[in-house]
Formats: sequence, C-alpha cells, structure tokens
Amino acid sequence: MTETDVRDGDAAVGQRERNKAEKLQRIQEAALALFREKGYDGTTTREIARRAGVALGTLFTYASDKRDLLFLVFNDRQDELRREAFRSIPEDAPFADQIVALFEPFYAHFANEPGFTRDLLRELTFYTDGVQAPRFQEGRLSIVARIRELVEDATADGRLSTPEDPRVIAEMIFGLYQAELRRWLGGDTAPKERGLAGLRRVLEILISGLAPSGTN
Amino acid sequence: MTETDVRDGDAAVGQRERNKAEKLQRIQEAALALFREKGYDGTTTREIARRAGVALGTLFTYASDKRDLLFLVFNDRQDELRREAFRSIPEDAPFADQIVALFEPFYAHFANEPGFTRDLLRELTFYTDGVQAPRFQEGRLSIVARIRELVEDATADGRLSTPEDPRVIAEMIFGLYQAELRRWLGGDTAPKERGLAGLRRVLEILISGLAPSGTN
DNA sequence: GCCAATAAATGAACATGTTCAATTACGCAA
DNA sequence: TTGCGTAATTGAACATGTTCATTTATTGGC
Repeated sequence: MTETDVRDGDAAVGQRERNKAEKLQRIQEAALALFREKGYDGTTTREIARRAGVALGTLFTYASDKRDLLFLVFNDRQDELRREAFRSIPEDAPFADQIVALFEPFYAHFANEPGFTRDLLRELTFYTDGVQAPRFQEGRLSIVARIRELVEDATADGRLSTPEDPRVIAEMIFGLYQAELRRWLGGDTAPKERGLAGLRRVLEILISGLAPSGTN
Repeated sequence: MTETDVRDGDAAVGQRERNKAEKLQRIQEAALALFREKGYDGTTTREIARRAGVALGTLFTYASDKRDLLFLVFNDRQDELRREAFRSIPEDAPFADQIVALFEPFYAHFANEPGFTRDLLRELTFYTDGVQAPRFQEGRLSIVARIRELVEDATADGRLSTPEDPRVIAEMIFGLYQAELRRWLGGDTAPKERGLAGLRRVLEILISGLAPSGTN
C-alpha cells in the first residue's frame, strides 16, 4: 500500500487525516450522549474518552479543556439552528414576529435539553480561550448581524422608525433574548411557548417604548 | 469559667458562636484577598484555608463549595453597593438618569476588579444550590424591586407612560443592565464611563421605542 | 468541678480535570 | 521496501475540589 491507496471515504486524503476525522466524530458523539444523559458536571472526561474509544489524553488534543468539549458538541448544532432560524424568518411580517420566528428554533431545541442549555449558558460566559471559542463566537455574531439586517429592512419600509445605529439595536435585542432565556430556564422547566411569549412581550415593549406620547 | 464568662466582644454569646464568627471572618478575608490577587480560578481552596488559618475541611462547613466561597465574599459587598446605589438615586430626575445613578456604584466597583467580576458573572448563572445563594438572589430581587418602584413613580408623575406591568419593565431593565455589563467586560477593560454610557444608550432607546410615531 | 452529649474542626483519602515525557503510527524520500 | 522525521496517541503523574470518619472543643446538667 502506498500513500495514495485509499480504501473508503474521500479520495486523496491521507490515513492521518481520516483517523483524526473519525476520532473527532467519535469524541463528539460520546460527549454529546453523555452530556445529555448525565449533564455537563455529571460527566467525567474519563467516561467520554472510554466511550469514544480513545485514551484520556487524546481528548485534549481535540479540545482545550472540558469546557471546550461542550462547544465541540454544540457548535455543529448551533450552525444547524442558525440555518433553520434564518430560514424561518417571514418576510414583510411585523418586526416582532420576525424576531420571534428567528429565535423559535432555539427555544424549541433548548426546551428539549434544559439542563444542557443551563450548563451552556454558564460556560459561554466570557468563553474566549478554547479552540472552539472562535467558531462559537462567530456564530453569535452572525445572528446579531442578521438581526441588524432585519432592523435595517424594517426601518427602510417603515415598520420601524429609529435614528439609532441598527447594530446597537441588534445587540440590544440579542441581550434581551439572553436575559429572557435565562429567566425562562431559571425556574422549573416551562414549555417553549412560555419562553417565546416572554420574548415577544419584551420586544413589544421595546418597540412601543416607555415615553409619554409626543416625547419622541 | 462558666458558660456566662465572656472576655470580649458581645456579651452573653457563647464561645462556640464567637469562634465561628471569627473563623468566618478570617475565611472571608483570606478568600477576598486571594481572589483579588490571583483570580477565582487561580486560587486554590488549600491556599484559602492556609491563609485563613483553618483546616481544608473547615472551609466546607462555612461554604457549600468553592463557588459558594465567591458569594460568601461578594454578598457583603453586594449589600454595601446596593445601599449606596439606593442612596444615590436622584429624585424627580429623568428616568434614565435615575437608573444610571442606581447602577453607577456597581460599575465603579466592578471597574476596579474586572477579573473578579467576570468570574462572578459566570458563576452566578443558575446559582441556586449554595448556602450563600438565597442571600445573593434576594439581593438581586431587591434591586429589581427598587427599579419597579422607580418605574411606578415615573409613570405616576408622567415622566413615563406605559400600560405594561412595572415588574416586567423592571426585569427588562435589569436584563439590559446585565447584557451591557457583559459587553463592557467582554473586551479589554474599559473605564466605567464607557460602561455607563452604553447603559444609558440602551435605556434611551427603550424609552423612545422603535415604533413609527403614532403607532403607540 | 466533672461528665456525657453535641457541635465543630481536622486532614487523609478520594474523584476528576489536565499535563507531558514516552510511545506509536504515518508520510515521504531514497 | 526501508528508514527517518514528524504528527498523533497514550496513560501515568500531578493538581485541586470535595467528602467523611475521627478527633477536639464546647455546652449544660449534676
């Protein structure tokens, strides 16, 4: 067998790369399954390694630390959720409807895994060091950027009217979403409808404003 | 010496209680100093115990876990900050000014310890289990309650006008504060003025609203 | 003052995240 | 095919949070 002898999978890719890809996938699957089963804190790195069929130390060549494993698992799902979210935005609908539709897939997903989501919300706070961090943060930025576009479109056709920078508005809405998400997950697990209703409510308030009429 | 023989400190208080109070204070001081010096993650529980002059295990009769030690330290400061915050609210000032004044002491304090604050913001996420958790959460609730009063007062005298539940508005403002705080602390350490300016900006947007005039 | 009962403190033992020197697998040139 | 350089893997060793059986200190009744 020479270096170009490939048995299965993508052609012209070395054994090394294929082994790495396989191991990465096994680690992802093992971590995902265990985090779902036993939660983040309840899962040990040794269990993940055993389930993935690799040595303990191997984990830490694929992720910087345990926290990074969480995002190794989540980043793929975040990409999917984002794609679905962008797809489900209705055009020419009221602005609040668009934002709620955008976040609906996230709520739907998080409702299935409240524990996992709580861990995620804790661990994403000032998460910048891990290998997986840039990809995760870019994902968030692209959501905020999409919101910014929605604000711009809505301002352009008169559904909204504000002199403020759309980027600031977008970050504000994302901040409100996060706060609502935390509140939703803070108590006993509530259905996603309750979470979305809370989000819609604060959006309506933001849109209406608090000032007496005529002040703005 | 009988059980009523008291040497110093409060009279009529047993030896046991006095010992406990002293140890608690030593642990608090040691933890505070070390967290400031080396950060939360950089400090080991063994160091705290050594500095406080107690055995390792003793720590865990005063705090449920390391996270709880963080709040054992912070709860006192939160109480002080809250008192100062409530004191510094100007009466009959524009609503946004009142909110900014309320949060000013927090920003001033956090500006001195950005690392400590980042750790705090991470660890307070879904923090309910520790012995210190109820006191911490009550502190937050009382801040939200104060904001609710400000909303009610401002609505009563016409500075604000909204049909929404003041409790929802108050939680919304607190959520925006938290989001802004995270943004402020996310990048390189910025002066407190920048943080407060960001907070004021989103408050002004919330007050003005995003809707075209006449829609609300 | 002495003693039993109870509370508090102790630190060795354990569990688990992380590192790293040694080992193994792979790629490539001859 | 062989052998060398490099990348990937390994798991024992280490660091640190946490537990708990044992020891020590305090109290209240006599």
